[in-house]
Amino acid sequence: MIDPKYLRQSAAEVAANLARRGYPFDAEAYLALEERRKTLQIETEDLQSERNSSAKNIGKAKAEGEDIAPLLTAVKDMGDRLAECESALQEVQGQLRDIELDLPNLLDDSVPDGKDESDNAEVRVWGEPTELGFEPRDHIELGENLGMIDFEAASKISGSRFTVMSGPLARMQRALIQLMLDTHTEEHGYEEKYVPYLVQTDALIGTGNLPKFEEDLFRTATETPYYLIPTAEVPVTNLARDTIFEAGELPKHYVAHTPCFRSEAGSYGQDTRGMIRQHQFEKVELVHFVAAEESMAALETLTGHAEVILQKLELPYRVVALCSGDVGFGSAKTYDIEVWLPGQQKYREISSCSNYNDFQARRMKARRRNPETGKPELIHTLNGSGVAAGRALIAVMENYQNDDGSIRVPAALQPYMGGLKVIS
RNA sequence: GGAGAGAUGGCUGAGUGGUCGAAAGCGCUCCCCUGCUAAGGGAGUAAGGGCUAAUACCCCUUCGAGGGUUCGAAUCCCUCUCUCUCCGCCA
Repeated sequence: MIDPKYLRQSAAEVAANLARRGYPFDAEAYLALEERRKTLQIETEDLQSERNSSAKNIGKAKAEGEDIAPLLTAVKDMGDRLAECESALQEVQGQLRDIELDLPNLLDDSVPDGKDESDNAEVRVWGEPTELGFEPRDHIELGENLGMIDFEAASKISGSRFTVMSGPLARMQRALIQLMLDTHTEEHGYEEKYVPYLVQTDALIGTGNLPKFEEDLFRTATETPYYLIPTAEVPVTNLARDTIFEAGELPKHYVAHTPCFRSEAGSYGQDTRGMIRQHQFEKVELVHFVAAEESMAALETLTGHAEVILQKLELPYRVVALCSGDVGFGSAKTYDIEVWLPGQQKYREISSCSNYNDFQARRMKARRRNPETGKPELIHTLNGSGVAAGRALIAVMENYQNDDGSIRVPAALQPYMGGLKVIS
């Protein structure tokens, strides 16, 4: 959520910023509604104040044994007027809130302009696209030939966009997760979290997934709905909800491994083959809670932590800064890490690292006490995949494949696989 | 699933219709006192919102959540949620 105060004071600037995303913000309509809110709120609070003082007077008169009947008739119709004002105010505030919850975050100035993915700016490249010396197979062919990926079995059980993996390949995904968790906790100082995979509405409003993106989520049919998490970001970031961190408690660095569930509505026809885009996938997620002035530096740090995983796996990748048209709803700035996939001869997203600044914090009421002023202020939240395990598995398979269809186990993973060197 | 108890400020805990945003204690901050320490004395110490140039006044809201009764609700009524204890069940 954008600061409503800033919104009403600088609606034109907000509109200009959001226009970079291609988001049309009707500043005039908003300001008109805001003007109405102001009038109603002042009127309502005046009436409340009046009610409070007359109630107090009645109490006082009664205590002194005076006749309170005339006082009661004087305030008789006030209740109705107040109720009217209150409900009108509530209505307008609800409308404003609906608009505010729908607005994406303001973009950081450093975000490059652009329309879509093709305008993203390459920031750095690590390694070189793998030269195999033979015609590369993609992970589907590799997995099926090894008999360790079974899309048919998955579809029999659950339909499309699911995978069944077997034996050493299943183990390799687990090994990747272990490597990531161990690296982030032992080398990067993160605290590991185990969190719920089902969350309620408020948590998703806090991170910005609701109310706008309900169709992306799986929801249970229970009386109070639960949602399957689309990313660990949702439960982990919500750890900060309704809290005030004391001086010295920040920054917080959390890492969590969870499965992620996405309906992939609207992505029909994209990556339909293989396990690039699944309804269910495994991911290790990094989350930072920091003071406002530290978040831009934290974004660099967090991205670097994710990169270390690919470096350990010796997988070629590049980092791109998402352009204004491609940055996600709640993010002020995002780096994507893209890993080289020989099967596609392309870099593909394997991690997305974002600075949400105070966007989620405002929705969640996540604050810190500023040691200088003693006052609570909103923290900044960041998150990034460190990294997506399913896609990391694909990357290992395709980059470490041999001509005979076997797959070498990266050195960094061998300790997690009982010393296994080749999957065949 | 059954039975019972409870939810108040950073914490403990009082408060059953009126000057209660809330006693008291603890904690914390500042000041005084003491050669230092300990002890002691004094003052302060919730969050959100509105108005505003203002983090100054002033005003509003909030005692688990949502409704209701009332001129007035932490206090009375209804619904819900959560926590704890005991029993049952269970990985």
